[in-house]
Amino acid sequence: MGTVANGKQVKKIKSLLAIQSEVQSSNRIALSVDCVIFGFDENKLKVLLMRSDLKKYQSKWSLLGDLVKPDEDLDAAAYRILKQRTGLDDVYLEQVHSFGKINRHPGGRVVTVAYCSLINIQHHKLKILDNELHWHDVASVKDLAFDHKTIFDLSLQRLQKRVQEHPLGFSLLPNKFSLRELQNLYEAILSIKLDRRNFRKKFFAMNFLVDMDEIEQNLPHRPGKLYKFDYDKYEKNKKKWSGIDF
Amino acid sequence: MGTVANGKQVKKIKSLLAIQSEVQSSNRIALSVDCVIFGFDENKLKVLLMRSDLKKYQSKWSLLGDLVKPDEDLDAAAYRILKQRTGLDDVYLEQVHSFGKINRHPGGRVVTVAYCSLINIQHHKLKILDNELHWHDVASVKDLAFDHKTIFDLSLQRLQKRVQEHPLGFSLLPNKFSLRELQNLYEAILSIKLDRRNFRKKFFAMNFLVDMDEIEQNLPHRPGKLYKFDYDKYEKNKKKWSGIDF
DNA sequence: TCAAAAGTGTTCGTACTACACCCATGT
DNA sequence: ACATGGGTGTAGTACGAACACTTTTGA
Repeated sequence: MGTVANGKQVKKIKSLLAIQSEVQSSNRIALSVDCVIFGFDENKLKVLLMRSDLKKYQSKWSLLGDLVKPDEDLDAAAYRILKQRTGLDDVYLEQVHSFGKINRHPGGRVVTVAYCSLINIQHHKLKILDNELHWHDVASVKDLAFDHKTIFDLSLQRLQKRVQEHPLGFSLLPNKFSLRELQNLYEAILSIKLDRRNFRKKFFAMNFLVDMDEIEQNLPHRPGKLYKFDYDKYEKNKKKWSGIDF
Repeated sequence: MGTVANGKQVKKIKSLLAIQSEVQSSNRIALSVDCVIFGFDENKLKVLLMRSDLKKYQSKWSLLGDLVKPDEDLDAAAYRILKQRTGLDDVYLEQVHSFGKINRHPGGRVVTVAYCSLINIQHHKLKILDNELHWHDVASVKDLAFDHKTIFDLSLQRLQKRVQEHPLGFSLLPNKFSLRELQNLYEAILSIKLDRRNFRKKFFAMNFLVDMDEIEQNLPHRPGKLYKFDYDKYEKNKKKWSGIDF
């Protein structure tokens, strides 16, 4: 095999070039990431919103988003946005869905990938407060910019489902938490009331809570015991088969 | 308000122009859709694959995909690809996940949105057979082109989960099916064995199966009764709250 | 001693599991 | 008659739902 390309190589190269030209053609689209960032405070589920970048164009609240750079991984873009906008790092982050309606963005065609993030508001105080960035009650969210309400609704719905099947919720709590806090969290996320005794039984039966031998402080009533979630134990023992049920 | 823009309007326009120029800048990325198309035949779960468009470049099997056009809805692109490649229409289609690793495509940066489709192989005979398009046993799928194996694995995993919680599976069966066929389907998708009696009890208890008063034909043994799934009834009666369990 | 929330058990009904026999059909 | 898979019932168990009283703490 010398320096002169043989027939097969030429075909390979031609094929590759064809693909490259197709990819590099005008067939390209602006791609963004939008983060739905949930927090939990005052026994309410919160979401982090800012004023739209198009503030003067439509002065509505919007999710935290930005365009994905051509040399940037999708997940990396989500992390970057979170970091840039909030100063936060090392948080739960998960892709939810991509939204690609043609006219969803007034600036032109932009397809966006939605990510859902869960943050412990106590531990992660916001470090950047541009664009009136702050926490909103989930219940009071109406009418966001662009199609962000749709994105938010789907993300919340997804969270409600996921939190029942996976131990995500703990990302929203301090490392050590009381069972009451845990129950308040579930009640806030799911918008339901749960029986306290059955809730406790449920979680103790799972056997993934570790008693920290500490109790709550500075309460005007009997303090509860504090627990942490044992992720290692969960990973080893989690259910594989849940059963057909719809 | 006359024809001369006032200060606010000028700001609005400037802001909009800034956004548009950002969107139209070099910050754009090729976007594709890849379809993982499942079928069910000979009591095996199948997936529809073709030879990679980069056949000469890497002669591997690949999912059915194409670039999304700048003026095309994401979902519409998925439908188009399905229709173009197979001639099929009117099938179950659902977005699964987006994949955005920088080097996932040899032709340059391409972010892809994966869709999962379920097809009744009997009713929908393939009309187009370019690129060696045909059905492969899911169990025998190895080593696809690009990152298609990753996409396929996630899609299968998602299908396994979804089929336990939602009545998707029926899209893979004829309109009228026997309980044996239904059980075979679940066993194939989930790669497990199920108890026949408990399986029947389960589905009858749901009360979403309608007895068609017909039986299977041309069998060398006692034929089973045929049923169809009552989607309307399901929509009215489906479970809302499944419970915390992980 | 009072207020407020923590902590704890039992009963009941439902739903899943495991398991074995008779029945209808075609050969 | 026989081979093949269709169709059914029961007993045991586990889990979730409903429900009320005693205990601890700080004020």
